[in-house]
Amino acid sequence: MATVSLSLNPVDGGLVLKDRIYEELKQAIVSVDVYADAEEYRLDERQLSEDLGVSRTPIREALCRLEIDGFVRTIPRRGAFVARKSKKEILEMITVWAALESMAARLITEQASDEEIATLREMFATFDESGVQAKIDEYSETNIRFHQALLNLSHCELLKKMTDNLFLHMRSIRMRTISENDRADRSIIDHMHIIEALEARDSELAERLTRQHTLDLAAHVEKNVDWLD
Amino acid sequence: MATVSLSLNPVDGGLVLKDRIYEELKQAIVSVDVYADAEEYRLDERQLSEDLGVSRTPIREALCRLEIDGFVRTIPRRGAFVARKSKKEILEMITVWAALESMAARLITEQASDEEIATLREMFATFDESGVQAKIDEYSETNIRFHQALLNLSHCELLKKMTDNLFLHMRSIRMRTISENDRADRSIIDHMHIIEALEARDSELAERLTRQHTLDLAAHVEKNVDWLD
DNA sequence: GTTTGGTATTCTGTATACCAAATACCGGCG
DNA sequence: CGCCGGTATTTGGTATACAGAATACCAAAC
Repeated sequence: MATVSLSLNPVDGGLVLKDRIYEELKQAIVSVDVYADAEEYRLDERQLSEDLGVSRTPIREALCRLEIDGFVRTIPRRGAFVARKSKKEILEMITVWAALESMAARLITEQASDEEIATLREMFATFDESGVQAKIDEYSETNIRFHQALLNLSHCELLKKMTDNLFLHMRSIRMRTISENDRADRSIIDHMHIIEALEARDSELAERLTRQHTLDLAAHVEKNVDWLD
Repeated sequence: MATVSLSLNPVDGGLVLKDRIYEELKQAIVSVDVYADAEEYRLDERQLSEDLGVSRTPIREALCRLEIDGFVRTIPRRGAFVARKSKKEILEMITVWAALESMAARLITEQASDEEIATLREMFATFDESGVQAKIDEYSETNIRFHQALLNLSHCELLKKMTDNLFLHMRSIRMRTISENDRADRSIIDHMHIIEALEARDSELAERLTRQHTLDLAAHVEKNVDWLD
């Protein structure tokens, strides 16, 4: 009898307790608007272990990882707190993001297929006709997905991994910036130009446009965001 | 009596056990040439805790961090091993490095002082006259320091932090690539052109040269390195 | 009333104990 | 002689216990 391969996926899922806790905590952290009120969000190990029904050890390992990712800040002998980014740190994150995403754009012009690039254009199909302001919420999501799609199409796992965290950090910022003024209109125009450069396989142009688009956001934050610190 | 301010700095130092173990292990890991022999370097928690004279808990936290940084790979229920990078992963690291360093070059043209840029030129003073091949070992160190100096002068903490780990990962690779052929000569010429672009405050050029210089390394690795996998 | 010193409590950091899973070894059976 | 199954040992994952440090609170003295 031939051995049937049932293509079973491991029941484990590769996700051990600490990883699940990490995801859970990360989700919880990005959900709170740390900039809303001045109070510090403290993460009590005992409290967390009680709430999640596990011991402190996996909590500590998850917190350790969250600290490296920049979501929490731990002070020795004091505890862990939800990290509150300074304006400078935010600007640096956007700068790094610009660097990584512009490289992604370059890689796309060199490696991605025409079909893959075409999917980018489809994302904005619903916004082509009508104005963007009408469905600003919907656009905000599409906007984020567009940038993530760029990283995905780069076929570079490391680029994707390094930007994933940056995106999470930026979510709370984007929520407050995109819908401010006419930035959405500008944004969609920029995106279209980027897509055109990608389709034309113009590495230099795609890279420059992508970088500039994100650096524009940095400049906007630099000038207009004052609800930090 | 007026209270005298003695301007004391905190005694803590911030380094707790897990951090020291992390540094210790990282140092040990980058010191071994994982690509030399085929055997897997296993990191036994109990062994380490015994050797270092501490319990398993801080060991685990250090290993957790090392895994995130990519120096260690842990397989659930199997153990922790020194990570052996695939060729693809190395190429991705170089790509990301190129993205980050080219952004650093851009930032330098915009923000660094003339004095700071001048320090870059001084680094290569000893190599100007004589050929580079003669002191290839010395140059290899200078080469690394040059790239680190670029990141430092960018005045962007995040860029610096993200490249620090990449540099460590690349050390073993560079050891085997720089001294191969006439790459050192090419390298120093590239560096000089980069410095000239920085001095001229030519953002686009400095960025492009820096990116290309590192992408050239990627191409070289792609073509010539076969001692991986 | 304010400040200072001491004590108590709380919580992190570290160590240890326990459990479950995976591998290795060994013996029996085909 | 080889394969299969079971048991034992190893080892990582998890939980708990203990100690030291930091803060908070209270009391006493100025």
